[in-house]
Amino acid sequence: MISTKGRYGLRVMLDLAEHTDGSYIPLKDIAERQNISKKYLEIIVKDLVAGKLVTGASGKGGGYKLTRKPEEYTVGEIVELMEGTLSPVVCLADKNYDCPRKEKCNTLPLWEEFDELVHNFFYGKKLTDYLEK
Amino acid sequence: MISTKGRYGLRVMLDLAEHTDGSYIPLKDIAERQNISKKYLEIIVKDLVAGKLVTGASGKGGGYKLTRKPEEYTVGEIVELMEGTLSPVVCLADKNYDCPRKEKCNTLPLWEEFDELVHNFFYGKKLTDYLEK
DNA sequence: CTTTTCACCTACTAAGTCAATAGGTTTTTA
DNA sequence: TAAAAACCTATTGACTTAGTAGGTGAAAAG
Repeated sequence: MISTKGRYGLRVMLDLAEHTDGSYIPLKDIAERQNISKKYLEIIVKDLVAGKLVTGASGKGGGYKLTRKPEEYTVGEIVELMEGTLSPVVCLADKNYDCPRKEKCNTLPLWEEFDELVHNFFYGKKLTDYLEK
Repeated sequence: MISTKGRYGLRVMLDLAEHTDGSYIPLKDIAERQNISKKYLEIIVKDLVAGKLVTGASGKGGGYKLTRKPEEYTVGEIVELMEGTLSPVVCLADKNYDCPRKEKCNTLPLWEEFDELVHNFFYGKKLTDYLEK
């Protein structure tokens, strides 16, 4: 289940993409347009900055802007960053987890196939596919 | 993320399918074979009974058995029953939830398409596709 | 008719996650 | 030097997850 972080993160990116004019967009504006508390968005945007999807600028005239052109983002990288993983099960999400059943687990192929499906779906979608018409 | 309930539920169904000979299979046997606590499996199996995927019989010689032939189950119905829903977001999972953004939400089509993809994937898989070779 | 074997039932819990809120400090520009 | 913004740390209440504990009731075998 995609959490609010993933959904809000995507909406923030879309908002930035729709209002991209070279300048920095204050979080206050995004919060008002999207009807999400500015305080909560701070957490979201912090992750987006950490993942280098956006850059922030402090001080008057500051705010956030995309680090790349809008059409160069996939939905997958945004959602994966916000959710931590796109994997459906722990054994695939955590690279360090060494499942004792992995050799004889007959459901593993199911989760692997699903994992790939999900990954391909989201990485196949561009951010700009969901801009306001 | 698929929880242990979904994953264990599927393993229980597979175990029952592999040991189907008309008789009832005691939970103790399944718990030992699958290396899952019998106590926890009771919760899982309770849901499977409620969903009429298996039937239980008390007393000596009792246990659980599939209500249909193994090849008549899809992975989708099992996982959906155990997880409560297969939907990726609240606005699609809860039929009663009337999202105020639904008319103008530009990410809704994304979640709808993903929802359908997930549903079709799991309902397209038969339980018998994952039996022990 | 009593013992054994099993399902079935209610309750509890410790740890973790989710969705925020609160209250600051620092940075930058006008 | 004032305003506007990001940036930072901490806290919280509700909920979910992944179980455990301890019992009652049903059915069959001896």
